[in-house]
Amino acid sequence: MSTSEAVRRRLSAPARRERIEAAAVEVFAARGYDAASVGDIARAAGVSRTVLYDHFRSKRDLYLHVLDTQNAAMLAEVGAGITGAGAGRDRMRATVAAYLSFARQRPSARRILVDPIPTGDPELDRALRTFRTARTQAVATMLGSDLARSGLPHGSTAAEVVVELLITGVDGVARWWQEHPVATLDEVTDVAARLLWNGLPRLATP
Amino acid sequence: MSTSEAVRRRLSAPARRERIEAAAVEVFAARGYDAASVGDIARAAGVSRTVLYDHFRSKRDLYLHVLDTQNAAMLAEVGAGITGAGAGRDRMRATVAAYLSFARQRPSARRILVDPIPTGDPELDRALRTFRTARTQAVATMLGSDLARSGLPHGSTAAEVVVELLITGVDGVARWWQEHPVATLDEVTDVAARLLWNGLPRLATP
DNA sequence: TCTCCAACCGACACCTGTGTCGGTGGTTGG
DNA sequence: CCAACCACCGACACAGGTGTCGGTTGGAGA
Repeated sequence: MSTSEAVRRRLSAPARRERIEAAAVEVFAARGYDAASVGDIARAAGVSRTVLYDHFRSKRDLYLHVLDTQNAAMLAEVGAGITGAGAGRDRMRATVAAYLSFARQRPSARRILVDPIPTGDPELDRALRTFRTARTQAVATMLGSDLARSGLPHGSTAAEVVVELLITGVDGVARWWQEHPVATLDEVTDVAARLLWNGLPRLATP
Repeated sequence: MSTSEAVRRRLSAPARRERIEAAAVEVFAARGYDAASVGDIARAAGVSRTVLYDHFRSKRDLYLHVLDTQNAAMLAEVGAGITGAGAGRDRMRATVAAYLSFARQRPSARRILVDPIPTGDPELDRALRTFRTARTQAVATMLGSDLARSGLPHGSTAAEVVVELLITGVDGVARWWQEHPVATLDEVTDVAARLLWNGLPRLATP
C-alpha cells in the first residue's frame, strides 16, 4: 500500500475512464448534449480536456457510451425491482416503486435517458428512440394480461396509448418527487399506483 | 395595389417580426435553445441574420418572447376548449381533448413549452418553470372538487402527485399521437380519459 | 534502482456562433 | 416625382468550442 487511493494522481486507464463517464452523466444531464462542453466534463472529472480524447474518440462517442451504460443500469435496477409474479395490481405497484426509486437515486441518469432532448444528430436521436421503444415494449408485455383482460389486444391503439400514459405519467411523478424530496417513496408510489389502478374518483379505496 | 403581397420583398417591421417569431418557434422546437443558431432562424424566416437583431435584442430575448407568445396561445386555445360546467368526468374528458387537439395542431409550441429543456440559463429556466407551475395550478383548481371528494385536500402531497401524473401522462399521449397520427382524436381522448377516471382494470366500462 | 510504457497536459489550428456597424436601396408620404 | 426613412445586408471583431500533436513525467515491473 505504498500509494493510497487518495494521494494517487495518475489513475489507471479504466479507472479514469469510469470517472470521466460519471462526470459526463452529470454534465450532460445538467446542460443537455449541445450545451455541455468537453471542457466542462473534463473539469468535473478533475482532468485536462485532452485526456478525454485519450479515452473517447469524440464528444459524441462519449455521449453514446454514457447512454449505453446508463440505460443498462436502469434496466437492471428497475427490472430487479419488479417481481414477475403476483396480482396485476401488485405488479404495477412494484414497477412504479422500482422506477421511482431508481429515479430518486440517479436523477441524472433518468434525465438523460427519459427527458426528450432534441440534438438534431440522427445517430444520437436514433439511439434514444431505440431505448425508449425498448422500455415501452417492456411495460407493454408486463401489463399484457391486464390489458387483454380489459379488451385491449396487444399492439392496438388503445393499448399503446395506455402504456404511453403510464410511462410518461409515472416519469412525471418522478420529476415532481425530485423537486419535492420531502415526500416518502411509499406515499408517492401509493398515490400514483392507486390513481392508475382505481381511477380518480376511487382514489380513497385501497 | 401596386405591390402584391407575393412580390413584396420588404415587409413592414411588425410583419417581419411575426415571421421571425414563427420561424423561431419551429427551429427552437426542432433543435433546442442552445443548438438553434440565429443563422438557422434567420434563414427559416427568409431573411439575413442581422435583420433579426433589428427586431430583437438578442437570441435570448427572442426566445423569451417566443415562450411568452406561445404560452399565451396555448392557454387561450386549451382554456377555450374546457367547459367549466358538467360532471367532473366530462370536464376531465373535455380538458384532455382540448390539450390533445392543441398539441396536434401546434406540435412545436407544445414541445417548446412542455418538454423540459435544460438551458443552464437561470432566467430562461425560471420562465419555463413559471409557465409550468401556472399550468399545474390551473389543472389543480379544475380538479379541485374531484380531488377533495376523494379525500385529497388542496395542496397535499397526494393531490400534487395526482395532478402531476395527469399532466405529464396526457402530454406523453400527445407526444405518442404526434408520432402515430393515424389514430383519431376521439379514440385517443377516450382511452386516456377512461384510464384516468376508471383505472386500468375497468378500462372497458364506459 | 532503473527502465519504459502510457497517462497526462500545453499549445495550436480550425470552425461555428453571437452581436455590431456602416452603408444601400426599396417604399412611401408629400 | 422625389426625398427621407427604415428594412435590409455584408463584413468584421470576438468568444468559445472541438479535436490534434508532441512532449513530459508518474509509477509499475524487471
